[in-house]
Amino acid sequence: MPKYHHGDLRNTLLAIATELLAEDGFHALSLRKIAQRAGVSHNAPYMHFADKEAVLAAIAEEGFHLLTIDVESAISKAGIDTRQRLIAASTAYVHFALNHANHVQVMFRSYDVEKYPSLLDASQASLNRLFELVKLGQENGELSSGDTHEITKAIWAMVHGVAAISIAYKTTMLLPDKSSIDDVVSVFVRFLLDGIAA
Amino acid sequence: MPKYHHGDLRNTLLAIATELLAEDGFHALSLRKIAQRAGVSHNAPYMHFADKEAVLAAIAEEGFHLLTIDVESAISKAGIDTRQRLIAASTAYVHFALNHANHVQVMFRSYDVEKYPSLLDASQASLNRLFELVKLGQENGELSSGDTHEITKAIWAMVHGVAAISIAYKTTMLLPDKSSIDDVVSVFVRFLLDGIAA
DNA sequence: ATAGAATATTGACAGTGTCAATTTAGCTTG
DNA sequence: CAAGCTAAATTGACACTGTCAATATTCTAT
Repeated sequence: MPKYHHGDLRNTLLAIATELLAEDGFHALSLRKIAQRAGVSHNAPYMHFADKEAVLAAIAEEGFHLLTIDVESAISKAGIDTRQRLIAASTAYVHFALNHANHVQVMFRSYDVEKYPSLLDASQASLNRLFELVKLGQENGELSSGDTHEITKAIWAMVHGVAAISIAYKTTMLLPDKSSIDDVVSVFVRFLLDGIAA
Repeated sequence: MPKYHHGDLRNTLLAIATELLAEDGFHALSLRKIAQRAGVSHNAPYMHFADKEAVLAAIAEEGFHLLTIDVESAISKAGIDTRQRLIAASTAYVHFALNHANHVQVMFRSYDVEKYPSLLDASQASLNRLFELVKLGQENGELSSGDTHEITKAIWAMVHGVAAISIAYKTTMLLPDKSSIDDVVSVFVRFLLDGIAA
């Protein structure tokens, strides 16, 4: 007696997909395996997602929400100093990337932006938290004035670069010596903030 | 009458793979299509590559060589000023990424470094060109002294971040206004260099 | 209660990566 | 120059994949 109308199949599929992604990597992620583990037929996912790409986009969106939470948490645990907060946020970003490398790989695929507007929203929400931090720092006089968007994006690019390279080379490229990735992030972001101040 | 012993099948396959990658994207790249276009059986590639991953690694390696050439060319066309050269190199890096987005996607997959040592060599060669530039700038007094490797990697991370984000969001994320990507790279790298000087 | 929509199922198809067994071509050695 | 060995390429098969079409089931509203 097959069970029809699972109830919340969409979210179940997403949760399982995220599981499989973390377990076996992007390469091994298949719709049929997801469906199987959910106990539904291999075509059930097509009721909730147009195609595999749509599943990936949903996974990506969820990833940005998780990232935003991690970054937010790191900021709140840091001191009041804006520079320290920015470094804490940056470190959290890189940690997230290293701890969820497969997820990040899915998050930064090249999606059709028109097709998944909520994905764009989620990624911009992540960035927004950084933007607010920079803006506040400028208002407090802790950071020098200047194009807030520009400064935010520069930090983002820097941090994302560190994350991407660390994932690709499993930290062997940026860490030949025994220094920690936290130190690297800290130094690099400080470079940037000092440069913006100049 | 089938032709045996193609002569240079390995390189032919790689060239075709690069073609298909640029034409139809990573998603559509398959060993069988490559073999078919080469006019060879679907299993012929296995004489020259252990598996699909090995083909990708070879494509990636070739990509780093092309990147190195582009960067080198941009440097030589720039003035003598080290900062300008660094900006020229950075701009070339981002241009390469935007013009060969699919190729870069393959270049920055997470490979088993132990398995493809020549790939690591090729990527480090790309980075080396930047390193030499920084070192020369320091010796000339154009750049402030400091850990040369650290400075090089900071620039690399920054530039790669811009490239990765630009690819993922097709420049809509970093360029909401009408400014060019060259300006963005230029400003960001300058931030960094100023920060290092401070 | 019943029609219609939403949800899920089964079945099929072309493609894919990869393994095994076989055939062919080219080189070496007697 | 013939025989044989090795490398190169072939055919055939297998399990697995994404996706389409047709069908069956359940839910919901009238």
